[in-house]
Amino acid sequence: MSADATDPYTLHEDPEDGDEDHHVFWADEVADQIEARNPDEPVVIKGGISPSGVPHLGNMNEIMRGYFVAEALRDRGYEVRQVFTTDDRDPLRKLPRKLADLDGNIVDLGDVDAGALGRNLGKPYTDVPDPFGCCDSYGEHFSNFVRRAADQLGVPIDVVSNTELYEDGEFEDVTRRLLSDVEHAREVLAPYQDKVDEEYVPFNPICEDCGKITETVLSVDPEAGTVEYACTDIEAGDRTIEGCGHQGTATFREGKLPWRFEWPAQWEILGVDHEPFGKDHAEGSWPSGEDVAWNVLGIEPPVPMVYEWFTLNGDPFSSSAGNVILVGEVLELIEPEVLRYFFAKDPSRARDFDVAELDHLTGAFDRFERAYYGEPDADDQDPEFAERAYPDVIRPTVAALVDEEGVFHVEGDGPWSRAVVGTEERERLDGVVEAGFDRRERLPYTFAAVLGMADDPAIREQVARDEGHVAEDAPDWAVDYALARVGLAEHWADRVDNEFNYELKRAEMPDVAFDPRVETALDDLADFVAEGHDGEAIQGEIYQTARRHDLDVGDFFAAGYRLFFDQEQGPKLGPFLGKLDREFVVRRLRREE
RNA sequence: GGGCCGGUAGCUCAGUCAGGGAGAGCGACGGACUCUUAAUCCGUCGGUCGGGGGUUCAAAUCCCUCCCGGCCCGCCA
Repeated sequence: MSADATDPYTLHEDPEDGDEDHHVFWADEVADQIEARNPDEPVVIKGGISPSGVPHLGNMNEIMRGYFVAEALRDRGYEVRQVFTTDDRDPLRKLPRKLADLDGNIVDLGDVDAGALGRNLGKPYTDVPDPFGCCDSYGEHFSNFVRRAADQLGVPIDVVSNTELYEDGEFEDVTRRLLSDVEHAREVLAPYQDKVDEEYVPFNPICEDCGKITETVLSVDPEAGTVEYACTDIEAGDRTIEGCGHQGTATFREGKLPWRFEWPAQWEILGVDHEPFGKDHAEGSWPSGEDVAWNVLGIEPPVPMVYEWFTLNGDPFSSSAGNVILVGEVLELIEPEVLRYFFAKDPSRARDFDVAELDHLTGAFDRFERAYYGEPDADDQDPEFAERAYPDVIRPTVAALVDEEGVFHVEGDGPWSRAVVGTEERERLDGVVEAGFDRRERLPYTFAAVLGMADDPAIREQVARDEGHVAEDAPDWAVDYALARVGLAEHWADRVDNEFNYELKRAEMPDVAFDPRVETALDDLADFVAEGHDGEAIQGEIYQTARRHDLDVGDFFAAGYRLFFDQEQGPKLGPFLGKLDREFVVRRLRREE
């Protein structure tokens, strides 16, 4: 067994190892290393976070990075189990400023029962009441949230509560070994943590009186599986959580290991073969965890992979600063496959999730998809990468849309994703991806945003067809699925309030003041519209009218946009007015309402 | 101080691991569609590949060095 430190930057090239098998998809590089260990099946891929704050999009790295590695291994015929541990025996150390309800709404601490949280500082998350009252505990609320997010993205994952592992005795054996030779445990960890001294015992009991996690262990009885403790104060950042002073006895099920031991212990208990983690762990917990795994627990640590953190709209994710976005929110803006595509990109590269530029991300996905199908206009997208990664990106979508007979259904509101389990289903769906889903249609995202101003689905479809974005012989499901993007892009335009956020000012006329010549021209145009003409004719007449009155065409259009949208620009005006009810258009052009 | 990521067209980025033609999208600009205003189509402009040095017949790519930006590195997790 080697105790040499492993560079967790797994995706970085090591010129020494002469890596002949360079892959276009990073997940295959990781899979190579897992395969090289001859893992037992199922291969276990883990992720996990502590339930503090809001489980935002950045935290989804813990699930999505593992997903692609899991799929790579399934492609190679391995059975894979992906688990996510909610580290919910951790104590609540401070009050989160923001929380998220199960529907994905972010709320301020003040909007929930903050007092109930405050009274429970120091207790395990699973012993803290759910501030929303919807789940058994704060910890379970969090677990449910993560489970829902994984479902929405179609990732099959076992959400495992750390508390349950303790309560079920899963940690007992490893805890006993640790506490049987406390000195050895101290020796290994000491170089990594200054606080490790002769008093240090790697176990934190839960006080039977006050329910808080304590740090002062007075004695250990490995045979009996108990510790004696005193409930003393614990430091949590810049504040102190007071202990109650109680002295008592706790079993190994009634407490927790400190993180530096708990993480490797999870590897042992769950048989973890691979775990991705953020770079904060790369230089802290990983080196010590690896050392503990080899030299204290005597197990092989998992294949690591550091992922870069990404930013949101240019700034770090921060729930306290309000710079967060949840999976549910994202899926109101883009399809799940587009989000999965985002996570399929190189994890070793820091990138920004820019909501204002989701049209770019979506456009890149569309080209990626076209590259897979060998269609034109794939441009910058690497066909080899698309060939390899697209099935993993799209499979959960196809799973949600197609039934066992291969018939597509687009029903409900989306997002459409379903976790795929089992080799047979995988193969069946890959067949559908190859032949079937290739009939899908995609509206350019900004075009979809423009269509958002027409409420009538029939109009949306007609315009999309007129503009050539939907093939004449497109199957119904493909049309429905393509048009579903309109709702997403509409949300987007509304959320970022950009130039696509057209809103017909129907109820009330915008505050307008026009030059008399413009007013005369508008009256003329109103007369023309009143005669009853189609959109194209109206469009032409706008030009004619402007010229007839010696007006700058651009200014005249601007007047129209001002009148209907209270903006300087908008959709192609003639066809749009042609779709509205004539009486309204005429009255508005005459500035009568 | 140490580590990692990034610095390629106005913007967002691919290309860097296997050195050889500097690319895409968006934007801008021009044109087509009886009609400058979403869309579509055609075209054009646009880059000292952060700076410097080195290796090489050849460097965005390999090596060294420096600069700029971002993040991480007590405890906790």
